[in-house]
Amino acid sequence: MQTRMRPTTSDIAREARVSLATVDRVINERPGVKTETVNKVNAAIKHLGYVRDVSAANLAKKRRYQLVFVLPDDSSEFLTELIRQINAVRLSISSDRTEIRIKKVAANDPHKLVSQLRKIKRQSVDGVAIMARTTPQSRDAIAELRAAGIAVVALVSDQPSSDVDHFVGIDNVAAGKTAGRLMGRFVPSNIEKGKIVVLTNSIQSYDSLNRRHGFDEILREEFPHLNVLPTIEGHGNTERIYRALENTIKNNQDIVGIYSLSSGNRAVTEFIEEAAISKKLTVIVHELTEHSKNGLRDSSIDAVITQHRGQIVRSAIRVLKAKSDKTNFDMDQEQIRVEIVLKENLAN
Amino acid sequence: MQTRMRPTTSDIAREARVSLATVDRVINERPGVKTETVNKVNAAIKHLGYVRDVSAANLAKKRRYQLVFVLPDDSSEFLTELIRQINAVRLSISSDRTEIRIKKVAANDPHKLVSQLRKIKRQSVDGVAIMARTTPQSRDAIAELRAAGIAVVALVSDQPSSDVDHFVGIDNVAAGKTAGRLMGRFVPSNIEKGKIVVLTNSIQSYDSLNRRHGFDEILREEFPHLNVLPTIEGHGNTERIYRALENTIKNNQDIVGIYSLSSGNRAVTEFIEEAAISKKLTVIVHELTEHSKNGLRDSSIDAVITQHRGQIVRSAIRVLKAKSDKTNFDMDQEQIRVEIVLKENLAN
DNA sequence: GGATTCATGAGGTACGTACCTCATAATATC
DNA sequence: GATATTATGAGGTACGTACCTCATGAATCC
Repeated sequence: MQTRMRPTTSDIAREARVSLATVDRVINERPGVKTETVNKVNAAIKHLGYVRDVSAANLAKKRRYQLVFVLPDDSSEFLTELIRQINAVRLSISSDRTEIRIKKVAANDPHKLVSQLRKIKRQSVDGVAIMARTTPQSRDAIAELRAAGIAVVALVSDQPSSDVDHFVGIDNVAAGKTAGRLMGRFVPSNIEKGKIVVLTNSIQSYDSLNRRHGFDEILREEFPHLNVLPTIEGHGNTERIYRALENTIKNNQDIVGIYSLSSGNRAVTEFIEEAAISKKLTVIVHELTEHSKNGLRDSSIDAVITQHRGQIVRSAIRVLKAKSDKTNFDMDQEQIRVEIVLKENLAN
Repeated sequence: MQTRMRPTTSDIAREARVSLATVDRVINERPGVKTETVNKVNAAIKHLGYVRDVSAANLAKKRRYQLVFVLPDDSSEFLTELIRQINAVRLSISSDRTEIRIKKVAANDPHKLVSQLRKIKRQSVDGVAIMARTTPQSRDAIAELRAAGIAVVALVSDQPSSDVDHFVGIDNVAAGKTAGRLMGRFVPSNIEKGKIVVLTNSIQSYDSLNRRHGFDEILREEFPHLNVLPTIEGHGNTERIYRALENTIKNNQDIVGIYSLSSGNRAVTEFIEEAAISKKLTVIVHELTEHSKNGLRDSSIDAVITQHRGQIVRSAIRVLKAKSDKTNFDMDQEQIRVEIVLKENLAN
């Protein structure tokens, strides 16, 4: 029961009674082959179950995948971790004919983004993963990239899906709904009426909006006794959020929960630990970071909704490669899951 | 800014002022090279950041990874899905010099397992992923495989970790704790005392035991008002479980939750839908299957604790390849997560 | 029916690595 | 100092595929 070798192009040539050159022409869709002959070859390919040896092909082609991650230049915990993951992958697949570069672009300057993307377009890049806010400028620049034959995926932050080849990240409405369900069920059921504080870095972000929509929908439909307050915008300013929280709690007697839509939850955990020890609030935040992990561990946070950064990075790479090769990929595998993390399933 | 090519063995030869043959001898640890020269070459490798092109090397070596999945021959939903995933991967990496076979072995016959493993040992197999109950016989057979230089990982079901190269699956104690936390918080907080029914296919399975331990620990420590009843054993018999549930509910007034430790939850969902509509129970089960998905959708199940089968299969393959090549793998990436699925984050 | 276009074959080189043989230089042995 | 031993170099072939050139036979055109 010797392992049957995989058929090679020579086997096909023999089977189809043509020369290697013709097989090559057919496989690589080069012109100058009669339809009849093409069919003969394809039949042989099918019959023998031939699958092109991609690594040999890439070797022959000197194929190297040039991928670029375009990221905002802030230094949030989320981003730091994302970059850590990119670098981890970079090392582990350096032997995989894949080169990954990271370009940081000023987060709130659409023009910088555009010029960076233009620059990328002029280089021999195969794929770009972009994490950036959607602006008219970014949409145009992305369209240019794609027109130049460069694969583009949106990372985490949702560009309109029609603009990119693929979106790598979670369904934020579903994430919000998940948070809503947890909030509704975690808040003690003996209370008759309660208010939920919602925080975010930027109200403008689509991600935050979608999460909020999902959250509101579930609470409205299934937990109508809980009243969701207007979103407080923090702009990444810890102290500001802290004071806003303080104010809100002071002005509202019946706050029972806090929902933080974006990462950067330092203010929340600090507040919980210092100010609100008297009343037990249910706290749900987004994105697993060192801070939110600690929050889970010391029970100041009840649940974290997150997306696995390693999975995101690897998925983006797989998709970019596939798009660049014009091969299919397994949608199922590339589905980024909305993950729920409690103290108990916090790995490590 | 032309992309710098990756250095090849020739570059190293030049850098180290030795011949290609010597570089080759050093890289492949062939004898007949002075220590001094070895050091020179290694210095050059380090200096140029050379990484062996694995695909070219595999091509030259005609390397093919022969992997075997040894699975129980029952036809549970869990197993069906696992096999589906294996086949999916098999297709997608058929071009990846990797061949995967599946061997089904009678679930409760250690001798059949042993003879199957012995058979595998005699073939040119590089790695084996085993999902089977631990028995003295299986431990010996696994040891034989490993002694023969074959990599072995345990799949889902935990062989003693010292016996295998790696365990691919979730931490079942953590999974049980997670279920416990959810149960504790999902059960309405206005009840003063309640009982939890626990079900499993087989009490003997380590997985079930560990989950139960984790579950009990959390409930004891954090939700002492909830009383966990002795585990009911179903042996995969739907009707039996159904009747056991019926009986238990009849004999206990204050049942507030059901926790099912193993997959195969048909009886549970049927029971919930038919019999227990009057009282609202909190239901938490393991393993995402078509049944449990439907349970989530129609709210007969509140939460599913699961491990992603696709992730498990792919992780097992990566680890087996790495072990077989004696290269390292990223533990972080191979960590299988305890996932919580609610209606809202149920993808699709 | 000679010129032109098209279809195919034959054969080569290259990619980066593995592995082989044979020659020769450097060193150790007695 | 001749001989045995060890270390290294030079050069080749192979893996499966891509891509190139040139030759030649077949079909088409006017």
